[in-house]
Amino acid sequence: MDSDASLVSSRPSSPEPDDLFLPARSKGSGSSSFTGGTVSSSTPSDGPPELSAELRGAMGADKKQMTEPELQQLRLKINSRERKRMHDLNIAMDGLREVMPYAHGPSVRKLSKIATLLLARNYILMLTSSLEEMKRLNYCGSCLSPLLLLRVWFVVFFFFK
DNA sequence: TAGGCCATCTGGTCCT
DNA sequence: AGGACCAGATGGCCTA
Repeated sequence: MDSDASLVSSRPSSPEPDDLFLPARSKGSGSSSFTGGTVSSSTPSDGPPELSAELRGAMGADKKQMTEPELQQLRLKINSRERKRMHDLNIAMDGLREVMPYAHGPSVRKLSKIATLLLARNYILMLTSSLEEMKRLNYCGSCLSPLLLLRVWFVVFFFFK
């Protein structure tokens, strides 16, 4: 199990893709399928599978035909990069969830990505308008907290309504 | 069981 | 040239 992935992923039961991918791909490229996890017959068209630009580039760079294992290795490398990118994105999303005004805790269901983004937007808008109102009315610092708290609850209430 | 959410793979495109 | 980013496809898990 990839410890990094298990830290970030909300799906600990997700299959370890490379372990599954290797045997599946070795059967051939067009209509491969995983035994227990994600699948990859994802060519958008129905035509024969085509090489990605990166794969084609790699083949052209060496001015030789890449062997099947070499292509497989390259594919795994590209997949791994993409996985890491998505994991980083999820880490950032978790960071955003942490600063959002909603109930956190083990018994509370995690906000979905779309809900996190929408709530973040509302939160920012609310803070911005509060700040502007404060400037306009010359509020003192001690007045700020109760007002903000009220507005936060207001936004959260209507978001989850 | 349908629908929502998610992880992963993949090919295409853009950027450095 | 290689990596980052993006979107489509696919299948698994979970909940109402």
